[in-house]
Amino acid sequence: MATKTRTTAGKLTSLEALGQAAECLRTLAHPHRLRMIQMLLRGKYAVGDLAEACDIPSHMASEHLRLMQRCGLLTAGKDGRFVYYAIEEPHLQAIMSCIEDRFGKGTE
Amino acid sequence: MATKTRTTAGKLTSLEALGQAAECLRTLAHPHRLRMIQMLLRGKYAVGDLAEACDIPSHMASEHLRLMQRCGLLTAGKDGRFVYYAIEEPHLQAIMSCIEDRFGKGTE
DNA sequence: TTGACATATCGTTACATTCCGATATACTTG
DNA sequence: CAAGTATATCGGAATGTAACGATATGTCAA
Repeated sequence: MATKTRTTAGKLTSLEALGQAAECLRTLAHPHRLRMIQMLLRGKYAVGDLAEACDIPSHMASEHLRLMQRCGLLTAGKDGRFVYYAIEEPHLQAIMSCIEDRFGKGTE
Repeated sequence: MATKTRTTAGKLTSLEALGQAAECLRTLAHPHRLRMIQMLLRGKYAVGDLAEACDIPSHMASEHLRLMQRCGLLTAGKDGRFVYYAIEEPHLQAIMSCIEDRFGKGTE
C-alpha cells in the first residue's frame, strides 16, 4: 500500500454528513438555480421575475425553488398572490463568490 | 408583474458560465468525491488510500478522480506505480470549509 | 520473463434528474 | 360569482449518472 503523508490531521467528516452536503450541492448545481440564487443574494424577486431572468416558464422556476427550499437553501414567504423566496443558508454567499471569482460576474 | 427591488446591482453571470459552474458543482456533489477532496486538502494520498477511506474498490475511486480531473478540480501525477492526485482548483478549500462549518468536521 | 500489485477502461444495468404539457390551487379584481 | 393572474403539482418521455464485474495497462521485483 502507498505512503500516507499526514500533514494537517483532524477527523474527517462522516460519509453520512458528506452525503447530505452532496445533496445540497447537487441541488445547487443547475444554471437556472444558480442564477436565482445570485439574484436573491442581491435583491427581492418574485417567482415570475426569477423565471423571466432564466427564460423559463414560471412553473419550472417554481419547481427549482421548491427543490432549493427542501434542502434548506431558501425559505418562502407569500405576499398577496406573489411568492418571494429568500436565502436561508448563510454559506450561499461565500459559494457564489467562489463561482463569480472563477467564472465571472458578467461582462461589464 | 411583480415588483423588482434592486438593491446591490451589477451584472449577472451568464447562463453559459453558470452552466460550467453547475458542471463543477455536480462533479463535486458526491459523498466519496467530497471525502477525497477533504483528504487531498490535508495531505498526500494515492488512489488506493482514497479508495480505502471511502470503502470502495480502487477502480471506482479511479473513476471519481478522473471526473474531478476533467473538471479542472484535480491534477494527477505518477510516482512509480502509484498515482497521486492533487488539488488544482484553489476555491475547493473555501467550499470545503463551508461544508465542514455546516455539516461538521467529524466528532472529535 | 513471470507473478503480483496499482490504476484505468469498458459495457451493462439500475436509478435519478430534467423538461414539458396539462392541470390544479390561490389570490385579486370586477 | 366569474375571469384573470401567479404559483404549484402531476405524469410521462428523454437524458444523465452511479455502480459493478470483467478486463486492460503499467510498474515493480525476483
